Amino acid sequence: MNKKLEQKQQIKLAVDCIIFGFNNNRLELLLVHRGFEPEKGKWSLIGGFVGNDEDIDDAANRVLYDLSGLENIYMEQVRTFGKADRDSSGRVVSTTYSAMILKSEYNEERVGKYDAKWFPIEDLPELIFDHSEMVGSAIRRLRRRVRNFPIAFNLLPAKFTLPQLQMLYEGILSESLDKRNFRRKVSQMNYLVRLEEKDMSESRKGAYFYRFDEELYNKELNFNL
Amino acid sequence: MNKKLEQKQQIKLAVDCIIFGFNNNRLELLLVHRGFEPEKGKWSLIGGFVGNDEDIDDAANRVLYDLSGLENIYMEQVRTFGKADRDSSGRVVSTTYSAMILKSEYNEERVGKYDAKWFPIEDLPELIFDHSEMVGSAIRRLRRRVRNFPIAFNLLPAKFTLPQLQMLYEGILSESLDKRNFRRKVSQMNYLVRLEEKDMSESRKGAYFYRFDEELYNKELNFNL
DNA sequence: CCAAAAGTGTTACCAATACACCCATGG
DNA sequence: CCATGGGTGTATTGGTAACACTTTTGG
Repeated sequence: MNKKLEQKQQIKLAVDCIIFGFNNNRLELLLVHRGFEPEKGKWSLIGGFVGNDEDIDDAANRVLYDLSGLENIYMEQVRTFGKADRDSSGRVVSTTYSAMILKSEYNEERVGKYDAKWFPIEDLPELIFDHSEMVGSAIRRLRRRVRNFPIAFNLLPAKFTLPQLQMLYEGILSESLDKRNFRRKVSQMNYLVRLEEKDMSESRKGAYFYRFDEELYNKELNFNL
Repeated sequence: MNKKLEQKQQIKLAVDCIIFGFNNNRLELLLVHRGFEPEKGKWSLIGGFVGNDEDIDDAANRVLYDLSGLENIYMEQVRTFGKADRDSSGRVVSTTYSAMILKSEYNEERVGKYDAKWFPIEDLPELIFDHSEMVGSAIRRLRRRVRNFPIAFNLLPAKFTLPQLQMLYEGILSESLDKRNFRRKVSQMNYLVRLEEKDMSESRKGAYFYRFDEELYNKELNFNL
């Protein structure tokens, strides 16, 4: 690594969060309305600058907490965007994180303050800067990873039904899946535990609730849907 | 994004390059010997700070060029390391890039100036800071991607033989592959074109040279080994 | 003629796909 | 009793993995 900089480096480092939610049986993103120039009036990812003594992962968690009031949310780094002219307000390099939250659990009041709104991923508004590209990377990454890692459960409550889970996967992958094949795979995962209780709210017959057992999963570390 | 910083942000942004090569039938990394404190005497990835008006991708290419004299080298961003205490000399966030180069083509003189040396990935020296973790991510990423994208050809000369290609894959994946299964897959890829010429240097019988035809590949965009 | 590496096909198994009917219940 | 969504099994196909001998030629 070069010891000396020719001139003092003047680059600001930010994080931006791509926040996924599964609402009304659709995969959605939480975006904030930008109330200041440049690009005032457009929508954007929620972001913030990294503190001097703050891990960048912590910065992403803080930004998410400020917006939603939620802590200990599952987040993954996606990638870093660093074109010199990506932000028209100055030189800012931004590392993106994707997060998955439950609409039912966040703090409506905080979200309201930020003028934030959910948008289905199929129907996003115009975003500032390179945020559309960021969203694209995050969605592609999610689609890749969701088949091999049990991360999608972060978008469902602790107890969920198989019809719900299937709709979630269909929403994420944006394709329809065969019910019987889907359920066969699920039934091979011993860490997806069927409860005695049924969800009677969606049908007359009722659908069994399941839960994801992390302990059991950690013994196999093997997931495929 | 927050408009104002509570106090001026004092974070330096760097790039570090994980440079892969395939030498002596082994997958190797090019590392530089650190001649200054802290961590003097250990080995490290080659890195450098990002210029104020420089895309981070360009910074990675510049750093690689400074070391090797090579331009237009295939590079991919891996991920960004941003723990507050990762670099004991101050707050530095580093984005890592992986590159693949041919030992035969680089500029020995430049490399010598940097006190750089190749190490087989199975036998790396102690690295400074979190560079071992960076190397780990880059190798895992390479192993994942090499099966689905034709990127390994960057580690071979334009003309290569199938025994060479197979040894490369075995070196990258660190497992041995079945020759006939490997060759069946290769023969399904029409963009791997067999030349008339044979390489007589490795055997009496001689092995046909092949080349990777990028144009043809771009029509299929489908790769699997 | 032999050592050393290059080249070649078939079978067995597992995973993914396609597909249609019965079940339970509230109204 | 019927409309609605929940739940179940089988046959086919395609891809992956395992496996051993023949070919070429310089020395």
